[in-house]
Amino acid sequence: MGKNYTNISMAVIRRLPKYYRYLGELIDKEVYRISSRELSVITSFTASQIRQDLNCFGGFGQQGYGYNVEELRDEIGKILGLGANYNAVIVGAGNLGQAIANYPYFSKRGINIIALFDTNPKIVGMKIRDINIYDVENLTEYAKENNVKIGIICTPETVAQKITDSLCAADIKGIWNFAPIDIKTPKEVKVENVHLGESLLTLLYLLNEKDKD
Amino acid sequence: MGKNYTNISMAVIRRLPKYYRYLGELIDKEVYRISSRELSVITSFTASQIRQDLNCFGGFGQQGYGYNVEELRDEIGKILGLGANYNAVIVGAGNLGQAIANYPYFSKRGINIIALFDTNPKIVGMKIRDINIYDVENLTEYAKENNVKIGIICTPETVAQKITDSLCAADIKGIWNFAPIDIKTPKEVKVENVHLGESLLTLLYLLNEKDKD
DNA sequence: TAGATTGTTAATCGATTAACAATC
DNA sequence: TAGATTGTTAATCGATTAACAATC
Repeated sequence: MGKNYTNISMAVIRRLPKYYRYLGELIDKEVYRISSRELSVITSFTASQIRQDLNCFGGFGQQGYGYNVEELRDEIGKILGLGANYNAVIVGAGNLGQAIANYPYFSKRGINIIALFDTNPKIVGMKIRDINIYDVENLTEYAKENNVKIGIICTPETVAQKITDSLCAADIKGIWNFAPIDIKTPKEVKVENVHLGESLLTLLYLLNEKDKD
Repeated sequence: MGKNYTNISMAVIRRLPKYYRYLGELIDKEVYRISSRELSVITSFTASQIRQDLNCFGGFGQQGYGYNVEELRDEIGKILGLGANYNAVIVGAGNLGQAIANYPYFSKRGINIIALFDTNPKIVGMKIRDINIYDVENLTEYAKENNVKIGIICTPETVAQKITDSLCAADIKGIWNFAPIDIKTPKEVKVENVHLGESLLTLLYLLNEKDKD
C-alpha cells in the first residue's frame, strides 16, 4: 500500500512515474548517487523543481551528497503504491483490449489481468494468453466474486458508461479508460483516461504550428 | 492546413481536442447554439476559461447569443489542422502496432497508414488490413519515397531512438511515440508521447490517495 | 574543515477566474 | 429597447524558479 499524502497537485503526481522511470534507467547504468542538478539534465525538469517535488513526500536526500538512486526509486515506488497487487479485468476484447491483455508490463506492476469481457458471441468463450473472455452480462457478478479492483475499458464510447456503471456496482477502486468519453463514477472510484484521439489531434496541431523559437 | 498561431500554451492546446469532441457530441444531439455557460456544464471547464481559450484564436461568438455549435467546431477543426492529409507509417507490428493499424479513427482524421515496419522475419512480408509489413531496414528509404509525414512508434524502448533517427532522416514532420522513453528529435520534428506505463502508475497512485474532499 | 548540495522560504511567472463594458 | 452573453481587462491563484541558510 502506498503512503497517503494529501494536497499533492496533479502536476507533481504526473511527474512521479517519470522520476521512477529515469531512476530505473540510472540503476541499469549502475549509477548509485545523483544530485538534483544531474537529475535535471536527464529529466529536463529544473533542479529546483525536483527538490520541491521530492520534498512533498519527505527528505530523501542528504546535504552535500545528493540522493541515493536506488533508495530514491524505492521511495517513489512506495509513494506510487507499487508492491500492492490488484486483480483487474479488461472490458472490450477488440484489438486494443487484446493488445493490452498482451502487455507484459502489468504483472511487473502488480496488476493481474484475470479476465476479459466482450459482447461479441463469436469471441466470448475464447482465450487470450490463457485469459478467458466472458460475456459482459456477467461483469458485475464476476468482479464482485473475484475481488476485482481495476477495470480497463477498451469498448466503443457508446457502451463505456454502461460498463462503468457495471464496474462501479462491483465496488472496484479504479478505471483505466481508453474510450473517448468522460465517464462518470462515484468519487471513490478513480479514473485515469487515455484519450488516444485527443493525443493524435494534439500532434496534428503541433505539426502545423509555427516554430516557437 | 491549420492556421498558425504563436504563443498558445500547451494547456490551451490540449483542451482544443476536447472542445472538438464535445461540440461533435452536441451536433449529434442537434444542438445548434450554445453559450460558454452551458458549455462549461458539459466540459467542466469554467465559462471564463472557455471564452479565454477561444479568444486566443479569434472571436467566434456573438454577444447576447453565444456560439454556433457547428461553426465553432469547424473553426476548432481548422485550428487543429484537420482537413489536411498525411501519410503515416507504424513501426513495430506487435500487438499495439496492430491494434493501432486497425484503429478506424485515423482515416477520419486524414491520416493514411500506408505501411508497417518490423524486424521480425516471421511477420515481415505479411499484411494487416491490406497494409504491408516491411523490414525496418528499409524505413528511411520508404518514408522518403512515399512522402511519409508521421511516424508511429510502437517498438520496445531499446530501439525507439534508432527508429526515431531513421524517421527523422526521411524528413517527417511528427512522431506519435508509444515507447516508454523520451526520444530526441531535431526541433522541427514534433513528438507527442503516449506513455501508457506512466498513465497506469498515475492510476495506482490515485487508488491509494486519501480522498481530498 | 571546506565544498557540495539539500530542504525550504521567498520571488516570479503563468494560468485560471472574476468582473464588466461592449454589443448583439 | 431590455436581456443575454461575449470579448477582454484586471485580480487571484497555483506552480515554477531562484536564493540561501542548514548541514552532511
